[in-house]
Amino acid sequence: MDYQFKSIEAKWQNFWAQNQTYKVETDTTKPKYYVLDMFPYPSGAGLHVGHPLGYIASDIFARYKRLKGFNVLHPMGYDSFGLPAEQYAIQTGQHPAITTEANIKRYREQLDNLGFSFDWSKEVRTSSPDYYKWTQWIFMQLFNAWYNKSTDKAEHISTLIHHLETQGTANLNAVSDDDTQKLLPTDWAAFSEEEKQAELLKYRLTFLKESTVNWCPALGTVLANDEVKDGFSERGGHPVEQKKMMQWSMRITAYAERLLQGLNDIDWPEPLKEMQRNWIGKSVGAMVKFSLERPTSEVGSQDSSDLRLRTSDLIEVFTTRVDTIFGVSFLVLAPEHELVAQITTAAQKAEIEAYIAQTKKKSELDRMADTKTVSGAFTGAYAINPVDGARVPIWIADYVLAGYGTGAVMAVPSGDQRDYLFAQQYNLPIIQILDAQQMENEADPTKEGQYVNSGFINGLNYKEATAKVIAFLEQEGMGYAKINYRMRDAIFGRQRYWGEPVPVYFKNGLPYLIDESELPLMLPEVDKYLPTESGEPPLGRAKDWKYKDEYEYELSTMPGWAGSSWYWYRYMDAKNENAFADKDKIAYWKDVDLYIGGSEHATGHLLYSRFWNKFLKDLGYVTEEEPFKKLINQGMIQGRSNFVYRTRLDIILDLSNRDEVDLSSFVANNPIFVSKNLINNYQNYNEENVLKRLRQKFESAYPNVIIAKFEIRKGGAPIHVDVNIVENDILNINEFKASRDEYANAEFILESGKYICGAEVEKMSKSKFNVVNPDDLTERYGADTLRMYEMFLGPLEQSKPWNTNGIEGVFKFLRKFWKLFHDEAFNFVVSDEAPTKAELKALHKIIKKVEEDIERFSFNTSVSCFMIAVNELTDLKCNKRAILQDLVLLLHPYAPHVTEELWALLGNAAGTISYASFPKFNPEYLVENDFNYPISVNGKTRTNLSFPLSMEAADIEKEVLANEAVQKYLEGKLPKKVIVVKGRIVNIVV
RNA sequence: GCUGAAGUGGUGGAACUGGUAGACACGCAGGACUUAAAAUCCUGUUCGCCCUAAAGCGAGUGCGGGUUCGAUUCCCGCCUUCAGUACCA
Repeated sequence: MDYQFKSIEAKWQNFWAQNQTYKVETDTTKPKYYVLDMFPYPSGAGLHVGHPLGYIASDIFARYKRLKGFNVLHPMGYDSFGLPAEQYAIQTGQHPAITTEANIKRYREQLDNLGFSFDWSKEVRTSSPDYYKWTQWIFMQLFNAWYNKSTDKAEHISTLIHHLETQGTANLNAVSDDDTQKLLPTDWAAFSEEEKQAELLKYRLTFLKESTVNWCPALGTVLANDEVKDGFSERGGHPVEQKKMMQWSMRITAYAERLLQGLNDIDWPEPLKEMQRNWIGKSVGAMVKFSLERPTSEVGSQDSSDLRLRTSDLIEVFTTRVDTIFGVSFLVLAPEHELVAQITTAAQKAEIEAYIAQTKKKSELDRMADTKTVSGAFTGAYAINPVDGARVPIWIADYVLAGYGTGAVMAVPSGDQRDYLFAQQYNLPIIQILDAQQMENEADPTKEGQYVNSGFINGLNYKEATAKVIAFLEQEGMGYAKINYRMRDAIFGRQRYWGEPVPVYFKNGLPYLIDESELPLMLPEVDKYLPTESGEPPLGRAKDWKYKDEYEYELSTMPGWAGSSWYWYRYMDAKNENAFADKDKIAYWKDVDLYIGGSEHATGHLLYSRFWNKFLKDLGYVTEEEPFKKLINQGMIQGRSNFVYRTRLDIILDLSNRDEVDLSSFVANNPIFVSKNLINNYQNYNEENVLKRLRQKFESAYPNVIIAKFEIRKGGAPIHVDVNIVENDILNINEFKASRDEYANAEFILESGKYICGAEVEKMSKSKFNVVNPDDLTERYGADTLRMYEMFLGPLEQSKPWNTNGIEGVFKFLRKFWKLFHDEAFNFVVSDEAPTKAELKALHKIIKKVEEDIERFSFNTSVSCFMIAVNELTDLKCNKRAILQDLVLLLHPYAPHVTEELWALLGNAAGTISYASFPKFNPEYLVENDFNYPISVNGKTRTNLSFPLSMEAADIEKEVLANEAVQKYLEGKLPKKVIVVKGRIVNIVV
């Protein structure tokens, strides 16, 4: 039989499922290898061809590692909490669990169709209560923990309580909110239980805090920073505004430095690490205090608000260039800064208030779009520069952000471009501070040269000056060296239904954890998936949903990233009811050796996961500091759209009888499409025939009408056409006509008898008719072909447009491969004869190549080499078991079904190929005696000459120069120099 | 603006430490088989020039320079595309 992919694939998919071929257990006799895919959100649309790209690559690698003797954990599951199912629930009233279940079923079918070697016994779903029980449990551990900077790790809250009892806040070095109290042990002891809880909340790693959040009114929920793009929600594109709310947060900032340092030890793509570094945004600098000048002379004449000023009032600024402090010519506060109202003088009050009002009106978008101009207002107040006592005016401006640093900056116009623009605009001094500074047209942030106009650092260089200024500030108590991070604590609440309930209840306004024995806290039933009338989240609708029938539960749910921040541990022990995973299993599987997924998760999932992992390690639950040792981003698969070009008839009728004719509907019902290359000129093709046909049709419909003009308009407007009825850019005209009623009578102006479509690369989406579904392709070519074709398309990490054009080539390859084992009549025939040298060479060439390629994740090149090997063996008419059996093993990771079938036909026990061993490469078979040297003259290859590899360079040179063909290129001249690289090349310089 | 990645035939791409640019496919053209089509097989296919053909000549990896006997690969400057980020003090 010819290659019957359908029956073969169905047979083996069934076999694997029946026999649980890929089920894996801890096995200390074998080295472990953990291959993980980023698990999908099961959306209603199902998989398109872009999704499986990473899964295919990881499956190839997992199968390869099995053949290499590793115990491979290769699981799959679903990130099944999320917005789309909830939106659907709001629209239809259908419970999101039902939608999710149906979508998962569809995903599972599609995944099964591709022949992945997942261990489905370890499937996880973040929305299932026996999973989210442990998400809630981890939340509780975070609530019961604080970050001790002295030990540089998270500790149980009891060690903090002990510290407060014995020492108060003395010697306490903790990550906390800003408003913690300084306490003596006696103060702590005197606290009521509630006061203690309120204070502890400021230290807990998950805590409740009033925060400015990204509120999306259309979605009725809060979004994380990475869920907001340009002021709009990433999902749905609804406007997002800033709003203050009580929110659960995660103190990820405690881990900022470890998250940054950890990047040095993991094998991730550099761009991705760079994104995380930028996101963490470490800046090394100093805090500097500027005291406020007491408004002495003005006091009497001002209103009472000015009297609130105290000399003890300070403005703190953060700077990364403390060395430039002598160049400060003004301070700038964010308009939202709390001191603004206090320090503004009566004379400036109106101007300041007008400016604040104006900034509030500016939307986030406007502020971002306009980075070239600056604006601000003077408060009328002055501060004192701590290094030289200079009087510095205080301004407000919206280029200073309230949320970063202290919300105040010291402006050094000579070194900072925004300060420079601001100084120019408002006529403030621009002071040169380094002799190397070039600042005629713009600020010069150089660190070169020696300081000038800079008091006690004049003449010093950058390094010396920085150290000296910091030392001076510390001595004066006016500043200190400090490291700042851009990253903020992560908001951890969503005003949504379809997520994990937070295991917290409230007593007298304070949050408490529910009892661990009550986990999981089940998601309650609600009548509608919308906020309540009073604006509470959907959980507020749950009837009689109270802790111990008494206390209010937390009504917000966890964000999408909660469940995905630890799921790789659950795969190790998916069914465990007593722990999120058994300790021994965690000790065996440790971490993910290879993680494949998209780079869009750079600052979301991949950062939060590293954070939770570090936390779990601090508390001793897991063993590794970093969860994902090696990570690969598969490139995005873009869509490739096809276009047809529509033109129309121009008909002009004789005036007398135009009323009887419905011209516009005739034109609409007879659309005309022009092949791509004829749009501008379609004469001499079949225009005349088309025209004739249409004219006949028109005349038979309206026999008495006199036509003045009847012609096809030049040009054509592009219209998206479904790529599934286009092959190699040639339109299937019959399918096109059948696709829509209005196209039923379509006419085509063809080139060479074909309709050629235009093409363009765009996002893959339904509206562009360019979605290609893997099911259609497996139906037509089989999963093995699709797997290999997706790899053949190009390097895994590169983004590329999907184009089905080349799939035939891969399909042909598999048929050719199949034929190696069969005679002309498709009888299975292999010979037990000893292989020839040429056959062994072809085999070992591919063994070497495939191994090297897989190890460096270059799957596209190994597909090419399989083709070469099969072409060679076909030419050699090789059907020897000794060669073909190894070839079957080599190909198995790529095309598991056909290789299982052939493995069995070769007489091996069914299903054993997955755990066979990868063929051993023997370099002896590739040893050559001769090498065909390319002979180049002045770097241009002119001819080839074969010499023994053992031949010495000097002898080669002699022979080459004596050669007739070479002599011709020398044109009688003497060679200046002859380069002979043994086994590579000969180059003659004339 | 900043950060990162990438520019190679009609198309996807290959060339791993500087050593025969265009492997392997797709497409296209021609041919064989066939009543015909499909399938399959064979030949050609970077571009330009010359030519009946054989052969030959020249150019060529985004652009302009450089290093080298030799550069798709290394260095300098520029252009374009894609992704991330955005007043971060």
